[in-house]
Amino acid sequence: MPHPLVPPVLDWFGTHARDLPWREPRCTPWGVLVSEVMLQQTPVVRVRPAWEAWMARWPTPADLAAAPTADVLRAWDRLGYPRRALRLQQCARHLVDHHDGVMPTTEDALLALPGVGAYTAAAVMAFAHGRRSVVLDTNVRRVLARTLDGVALPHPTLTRPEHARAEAVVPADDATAARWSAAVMELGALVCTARSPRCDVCPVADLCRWVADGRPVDAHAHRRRRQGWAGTDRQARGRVMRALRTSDHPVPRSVMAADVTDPGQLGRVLDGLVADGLITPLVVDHAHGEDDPVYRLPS
DNA sequence: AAGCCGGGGTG
DNA sequence: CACCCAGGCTT
Repeated sequence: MPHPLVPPVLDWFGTHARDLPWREPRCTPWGVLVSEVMLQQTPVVRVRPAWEAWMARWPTPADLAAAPTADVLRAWDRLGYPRRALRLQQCARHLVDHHDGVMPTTEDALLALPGVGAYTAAAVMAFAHGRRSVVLDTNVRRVLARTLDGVALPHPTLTRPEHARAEAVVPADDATAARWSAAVMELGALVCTARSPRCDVCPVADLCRWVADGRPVDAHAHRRRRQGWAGTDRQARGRVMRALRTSDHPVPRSVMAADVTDPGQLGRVLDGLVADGLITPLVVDHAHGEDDPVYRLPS
């Protein structure tokens, strides 16, 4: 006996699922992993073209493992959080070194890959291997929070009880469970959206506790505040990475100072990027009093 | 549990 | 301008 939400969401998915390249039967498990890492905090519309180019260039883990890291970071372009690109290449090298270049089929082995957390491991199990798993991303959490709890948005942090409740909704058999995960995620992305949900076309509106309660506003909305953007280290890191991506040659710190004018921030950001392995300082001859260090993307 | 990590599209 | 997006890692 499936959970009441399952049949209508599966039916809706049958007619409203988007045609995404990583959902095509020909897509490899590696292609699914690439898509999931790219989709970590980056919207589908921006990932799609990047994924197409990426998979055409590096179809297998062995291909990506052999690529220069500078090429990988340039191909990542402006998807954001370039550490993900680094980790994806580390994944490729880990697969080549420890799994014969083949994607693992257990959740534990997937969790051992760099950049693969609870969500991504579950997603690969479902979407690449067709296995039952608890795929709990921001979309699924929101759909369940509304339909079952009657609240506008899920709690900021995912709790153990919430995970257990989500697990209880997942159908028992592998194939249906995998399809449910894709379907409920798609519902959250297309209908049960964060901003302006389209309850008028929702297949489970008549089962939804949030709709029944009159769609109350988020109880703890005032506690969600963003860091801001202008002047942050994140913005500065992005500018440094952009300067290095778009240059064919190593870039002196003095040139980056045009993009990051606060010297203290520039120094802090450069040190952080070096520590993260995203940039590499060139060795300079200190005997000549060199005062303008030069950086490049990692080879 | 909280903070950090990009970037762009949207209301 | 604030908010959101198929999260993960560190402290």
